[in-house]
Amino acid sequence: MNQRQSLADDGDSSKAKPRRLGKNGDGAERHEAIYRTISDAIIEHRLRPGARLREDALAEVFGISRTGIRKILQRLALEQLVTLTPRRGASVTRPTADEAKDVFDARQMVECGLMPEVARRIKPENVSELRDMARREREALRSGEQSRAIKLSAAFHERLAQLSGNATLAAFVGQLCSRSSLILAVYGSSGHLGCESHDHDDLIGFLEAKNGERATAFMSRHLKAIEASLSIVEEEEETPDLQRIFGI
Amino acid sequence: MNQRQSLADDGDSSKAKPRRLGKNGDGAERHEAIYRTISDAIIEHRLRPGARLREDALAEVFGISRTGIRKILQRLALEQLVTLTPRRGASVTRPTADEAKDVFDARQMVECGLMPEVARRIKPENVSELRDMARREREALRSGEQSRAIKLSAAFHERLAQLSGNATLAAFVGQLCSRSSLILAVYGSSGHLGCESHDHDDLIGFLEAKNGERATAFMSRHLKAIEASLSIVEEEEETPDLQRIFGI
DNA sequence: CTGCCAGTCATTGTATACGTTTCTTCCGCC
DNA sequence: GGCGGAAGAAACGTATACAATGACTGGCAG
Repeated sequence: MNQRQSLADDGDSSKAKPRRLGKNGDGAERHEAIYRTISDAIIEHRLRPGARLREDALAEVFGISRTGIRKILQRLALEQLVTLTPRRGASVTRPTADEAKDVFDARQMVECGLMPEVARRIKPENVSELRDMARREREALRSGEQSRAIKLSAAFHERLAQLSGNATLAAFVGQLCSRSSLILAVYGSSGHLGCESHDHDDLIGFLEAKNGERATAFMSRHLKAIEASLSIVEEEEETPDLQRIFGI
Repeated sequence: MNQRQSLADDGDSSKAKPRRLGKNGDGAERHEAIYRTISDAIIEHRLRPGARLREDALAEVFGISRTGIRKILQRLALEQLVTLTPRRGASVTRPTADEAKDVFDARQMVECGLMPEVARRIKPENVSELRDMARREREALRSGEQSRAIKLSAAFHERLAQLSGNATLAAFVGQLCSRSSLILAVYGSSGHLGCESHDHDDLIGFLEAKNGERATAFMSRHLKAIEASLSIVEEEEETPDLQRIFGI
């Protein structure tokens, strides 16, 4: 029923030889790379919400032992990208409708609140960097690489938050964007991606003009548009179905 | 080597039932309790910033193996309460001045932004609960229990955020409050605690009156007052000292 | 006497083994 | 024929053993 073999098919990709370097030096770097690989796979919807992440399978795929995998899984769980149920293992988080609302409300508050400061601090090189990111996102969209586009969109929003200079809030926005990607995977209509392709460019224009007020308003509309495009229907999956129907 | 249980069964406290679970039972609950114990010790300044947290020592004190301790330490590291340096182990985080500014800016944005919603949703039982928390905090302050007062103050702010109904933002505020406690430990003047004793009561009054606007303004002043009471002097400790002086 | 180098120690990082729990499947019974 | 229970298997949780790396101390040379 559930595609738990989605991880086991090692033939899928570029990680052909994680075999040998178990011994040598930089383990931390390797862990970071594995973390990023899994995280990207989730954000790009290569791992759909609900997919099981068995420790053994991951350990084998990446050529490290379960100990390291568990560490990475815990980190992902703290960021709410995977859900760790006590004796059942890990699976990609399936956000509830309430969580989706919370995440977008939080983004509304934080990202909009950051815009004035970003407009104040933005520099020409940041503008060109952002334009480059927006361009790559547009290209990915046009060429049908939805996965890439989603990741680039999240990266754009996170980079924007970083430009505020507040590392704490930027990290928080980064988490919110990751979770938003998960929400899009569950509630997003397939044909319609989160961010309109031209939106980000417009926003950059306001920021370049140091117009914090308009940037804030535009970001607010932008996020509202994304949220409105979701079809939050609260599809019941398993047991809560019966409880809610007959329970009362 | 195996007499580690000599510490485990010292009958330390209220954990009456874990007698049996030498093997297992509810390990997750136990982990949670240990996490909370360490977290509280940090927040209450019983463990000062910079204090080293050796895995062996913690494992022996709590009667579990290093595996479990590492899990807890990683969680604390993700919440920025402890710093995990690659081959040097864990220590209580010593926030920098920049981090302190970021944290208080973030609190300013999020906690103030939450006040209108809190004022809208607050119920009489919440009001009495908050009043009770504020009273206990005042009592702790009066009786000189600074540690308790700090923890209660953080709990108050976190509970306030929870009343907004947004669990994501509430959890974020909880983290910010924990980090604020650390900041107070480093930069706070000893005689002057973070929150004035009457401030919280005043705030409750505004919320009870459903006056979100005044509550927001008051929270802003409240946080500004805490931040202003800090003596951020950027005391150099170890190596960065020389780098900053001779580095350029 | 001071500074450097080497050896030892202490502490963390990783892996593996074992115990426990849960899910699955099969068999028997209703 | 369907349902329930039991046994086996698979996967997670924990502990322990081993390896590697950084810190400290003692000795030697300049």
